[in-house]
Amino acid sequence: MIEEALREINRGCAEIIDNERIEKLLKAYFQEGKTYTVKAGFDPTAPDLHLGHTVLLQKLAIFQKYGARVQFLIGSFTATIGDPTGKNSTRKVLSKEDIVKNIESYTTQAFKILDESKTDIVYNDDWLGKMSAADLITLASNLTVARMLERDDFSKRFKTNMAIATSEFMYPLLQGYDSVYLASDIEIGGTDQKFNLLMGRQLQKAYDIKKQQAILMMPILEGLDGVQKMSKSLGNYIGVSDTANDMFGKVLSISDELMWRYFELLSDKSLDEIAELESAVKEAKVHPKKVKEDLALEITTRFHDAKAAQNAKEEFDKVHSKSQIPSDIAEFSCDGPVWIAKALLECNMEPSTSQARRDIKQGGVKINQKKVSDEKLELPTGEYLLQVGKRKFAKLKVS
RNA sequence: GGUGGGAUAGUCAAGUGGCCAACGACGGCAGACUGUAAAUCUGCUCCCUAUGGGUUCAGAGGUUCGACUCCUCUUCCCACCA
Repeated sequence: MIEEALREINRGCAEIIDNERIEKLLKAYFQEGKTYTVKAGFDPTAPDLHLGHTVLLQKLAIFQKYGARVQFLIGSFTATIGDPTGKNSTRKVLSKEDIVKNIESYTTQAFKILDESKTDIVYNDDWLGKMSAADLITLASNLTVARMLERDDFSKRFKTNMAIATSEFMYPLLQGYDSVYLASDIEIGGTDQKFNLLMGRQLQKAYDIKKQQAILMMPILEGLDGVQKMSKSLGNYIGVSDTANDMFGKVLSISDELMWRYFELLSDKSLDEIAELESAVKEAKVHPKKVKEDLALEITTRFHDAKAAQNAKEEFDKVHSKSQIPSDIAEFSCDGPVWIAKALLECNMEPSTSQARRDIKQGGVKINQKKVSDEKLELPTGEYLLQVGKRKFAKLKVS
């Protein structure tokens, strides 16, 4: 029983610090029914969660299955500083109103995966906001500048002469202090969080709260490009609130190689099953597209439902395999006659008439399935099906 | 506080008086190809009913027939010294 739990918990992890402690906590749960706490911090800097976040959430859900109470920590205070992690520049500071708005959509999305009854949502504003200057200095005395500069992204920025705000140094300390205040048993985060996570451990010791959190780090999920980490600002993400069609299409667009990574980090399939699939594909017994479709169906079903996922698949086949027209097309109307380039701009299909002309010149624009070659074309009254490239469609009614 | 260096398109980065709407790379878009929105190859990539016109190189002035390029001030960044 414990072994099975441990196996599930270990799955896909990049690194675990103090695995023995996790084992002890599990033993206490199975034998005495004692619960324990698992902390994970989220920055409400954007309103939407993407699949990169759900890697953590799914891991939290597994912990919940095995007796954990999740401390879903909203970095309402730390968001106002801006965590330097990952980005090599100082992050924008958010207003309180933005943060509140983001938190709301954040938690509803999170509970698609987490068990609400086993989750405590906590805001670090509650305790960090009340710290005095003296408290802060006591906290800061736990860390030397040299040690702080060990942190990968700080040292990189320091070496390449990029700005580091002093406030950014406070971020790991404050995150670590969260673990002291919450007396967390385990904290999980991405590998990029290692320094901050370890800080929690160190501070728990310094503040003498009689425990040190175990740390579990998940790999960072690569975005659709397969190179950079999934992030909203890079535009290579699959959002939790994406439509079923988008979600399905985006999963199918990843490379065959990246697909296995997504399987490991996102699928509910067992590792053995995945390994089997992988060898079947290698031996050309199964078509990689089929496998990828199954993954896309699984993920789409998780955030929508089986029916929506199936529809998305059919829609995808229709548009891409058979290059037919999608069934759901945005409709626009305008007064005619209208110049084709202007019309494309009107329908949000092109950013400028210049771009529209270029695309027409290259044969990328179709009206009612026919290529347009005249960039000066005027559309008289009537209804048209406009298409730019392979995937941008719109219906336009000219009156 | 002092001294010196820097700011160029979505990003990185060339350009040191006219040949500059500005090399190149990445990204993005389109075309071909494909099981795919992957890979590869090709073209495009400031705006404008356009063989032409307009607005750009941190900001404001100035010199000049002409400025991304020279001068002055301002803002921000970096280094060294204190």
